Order: sequence, then structure tokens, then C-alpha cells
Amino acid sequence: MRETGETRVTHKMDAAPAARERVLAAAAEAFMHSGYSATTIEDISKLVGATKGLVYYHFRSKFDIFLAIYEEGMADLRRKVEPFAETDGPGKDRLIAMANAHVHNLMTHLAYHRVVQQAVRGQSSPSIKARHRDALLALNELRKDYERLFQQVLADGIADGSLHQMDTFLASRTLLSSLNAVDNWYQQDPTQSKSEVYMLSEQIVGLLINGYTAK
Amino acid sequence: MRETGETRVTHKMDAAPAARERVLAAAAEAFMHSGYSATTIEDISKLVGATKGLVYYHFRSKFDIFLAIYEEGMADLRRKVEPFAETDGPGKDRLIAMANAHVHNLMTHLAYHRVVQQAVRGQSSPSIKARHRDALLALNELRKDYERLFQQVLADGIADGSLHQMDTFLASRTLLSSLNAVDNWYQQDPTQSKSEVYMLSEQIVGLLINGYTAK
DNA sequence: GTCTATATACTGATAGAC
DNA sequence: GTCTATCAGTATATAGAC
Repeated sequence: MRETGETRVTHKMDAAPAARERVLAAAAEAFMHSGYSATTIEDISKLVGATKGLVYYHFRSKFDIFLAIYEEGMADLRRKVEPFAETDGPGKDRLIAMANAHVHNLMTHLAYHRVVQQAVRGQSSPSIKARHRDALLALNELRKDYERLFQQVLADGIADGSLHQMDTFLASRTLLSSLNAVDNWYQQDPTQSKSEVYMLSEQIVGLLINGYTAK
Repeated sequence: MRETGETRVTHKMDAAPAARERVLAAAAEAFMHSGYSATTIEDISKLVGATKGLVYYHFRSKFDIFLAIYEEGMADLRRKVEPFAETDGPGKDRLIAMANAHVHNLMTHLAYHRVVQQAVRGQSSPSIKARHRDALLALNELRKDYERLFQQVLADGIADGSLHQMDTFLASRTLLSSLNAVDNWYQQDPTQSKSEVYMLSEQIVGLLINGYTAK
């Protein structure tokens, strides 16, 4: 998928992150606040505390920064959610665990998540370059793969009777877009403890999976 | 709210819409496909079949076009949904009727709806002008008013026992953002009949309100 | 009312100094 | 590796012809 032959050392976890990672984090923050188009390379470099030269040393183009953020965000999300799809137990329980992992990842990696969401929209820009278009289509495949995890667990839950009969394609679409929609209104709060984040996530997932109607 | 003293003749409904309305519709379409920032005035004027001069004759700035679309879209949505909040009957039934009206409006006015959604995001742009910021805050109040319709009906439903006990603020947030999230994946299809649109809307609302778990 | 021409400013990206 | 300087392209908005 990557045409460059660069060797990427992931998860280096130094005390001072490499410049490349600082650029990525700053760009995610900037894209989150202002959107991709409205964010300038200068915005990003200012956030890093450097100049444009630094940014262009580490990335070929603004779009490449976007791609890197998307890939990293999506890979992390999948890493966190997939294990719950593969456990044993009723489909309902697995679905709830997946949904909680999804929302929790969203809340704790809000910037990265919002960038991924931006890619889902604005793919049909008329003036988009052919090369960019292909890259977005490839990312869309990653998203579809992720969606299939939910479709499968929904089907399992219907089969074992823990979920009611429904169209699993429509249901996965509706559920996932609902989970993602949390990023529209959730705001990170530094005073919020880890357990508070978990509790909020469980409340939201409870409403989404069990609905609003009285039993 | 509007500082200009212009007299706006709304709903003129001529066979040939006024140029101003054609610009608005074209802009909504362009904003939907490419986003606000990536859309140029030239894109809009080309869609109308005219030049930039026309656009700037009817609107002072690109941002003013955005505001006009938001206001019109939000007013129309409220006009369609509010009546269902004010009927008699159990909260659950009213909530379902409101949700259906919301999703149906979204599906049939997709371009306008996506523009409204864009405003909900990207409000915290750092380089935003003070005047624009105030206008966005005013629009946000319209959105909050609309959200209160749902909060009230949720509270009614809890009181009459048709909905289960829950935090109505969190629930209205979760429900509304889920309803709005439909615009991320729904694609208008000219071959789809009116009744098919209604049926799809009811399926989605059913999943959102009743949940996915077996009864 | 609508178009043409243009002023003014900004942005992505490059080249080369250090 | 990072910065400075700058180019080339594009965008908003205006002024004035028709």
C-alpha cells in the first residue's frame, strides 16, 4: 500500500517524540479544529513550534500527512476492537464490548478520530487529484473491513437469539455511524478521570444498543 | 439577528427560481460535495451557469451564503418536526414520529442538511473572524432550541412510562447525533420512490429507538 | 442584474543556506 | 535536520463596463 521504501520505526516511545510524530499530532489537532482544507501547513508548523521546512522534510505533501493520520488512527482502532469480536459468548455481549472499545478509543484519541471521519465525508470532491482519489478509496476499504467485524457479530447475535432479527448491513451502518457521531459533541476534559470516561462510554453504548423504549 | 435591512421574499415558488435561490441551492450542493473551505465562489457560479459577479451581487461574502443555507435548512427542519412534539399521546410515539420526520427531512434535503452539520463541527477554527464567530454562536442557539424539543419529549416519555429512565440531556445528544449521522452514508437515489424513502427511514428509526437487542 | 478585469492576499511546495 | 526566501498558482472580493 505504501509505495515509498522508507523503513518506519513505529512505537519508539522516546521521552521526546521524533519530529515526524510531533508533526502528525499537531496536524491531527489542527485538522480537528479547522478541517483539512482550512488548515495550512503554516498552522501545523506553528503548532509544532517550527517552520514549514520541517513539515516538508518529513512529508511530501499536506495530503500525505492526512493519509498517515488516517492509517495510524484506523490501525489503532482496529487493534483495540477486533479482540472483542473474536471472543466466545453471545453476539450481544461481544457487540456491546466492541461498541464500548470503539467509543472509548474515540474519546481518548479524539483528534485522530475526527480526521478519520473527515475522510469518510468529502470523498467526492470534483477537483480531487487522481492519485488522492485512489488513496481515499484504499482507506475506504480499511473502513469497510472494520465494518464487517460488526456485521459478523450482528449476524452471530441474531443466530444465537441475543439480538433481534434485522438487516445486518443496515444495522452495522446505523450502529457504527451512531458510535462515530459521538465525536460531534464529545469534548475532552482533562479533569475527567479514566473511570468517568469509561462510565460515560457505557451510558452511551447502553442507549445505542438497548434503545430508549421501556422494556 | 440579521443586520441588513433587506426585505426577503421567501417562498416565491416561481417556475424559474430567483437567482438568489439558485445560488443558494448550488452552494449547498457544492458545500456538500467539497466542504465549505474547499468550495470556491467560482465552483458555485459555474454550477449556477453564471460568473462570480452574480454571486457577489446577491451575497456579500462566501460566509453569508453559508449562513443563509444554515438558517433555511434549520427553519425547514424545525417546521417539519415541531408539530409532532406538540401532539398528544405517549412520549415514545411522539419521539418516534419526530425521529422519522427528522430522518425523512435529512434524506430529502441532504445538501442543506450536510451544510448544517458542517457548522456544528469546525466552530473552533483559530483563524476565525470575530464577526463569523458570533454568527456561528447564534446558529448554535437555534440548534440547542431544536434539541430541547427532544429533551422535553424524552422527559414526557419517562414520566408516562413509555420510555425507560435515563439522563435526558445525554439521551437527546446521543439520539440526535445518531439521527444526523445518517447523512454520512445515505446517498440519494432518483429511482427510489417516496414510499421506499419512508420505509428506509422507519427501519433506521426503529433500530435507533428500540435498539438491537432481543426483547 | 450580470459580466469582465483586476487588486490583494494567501497557500502549497521548492531550492538552497546553515 | 531545520530554517529562510521565494515561486507559482489560486482565492476572495471589488470596480466598473454593458
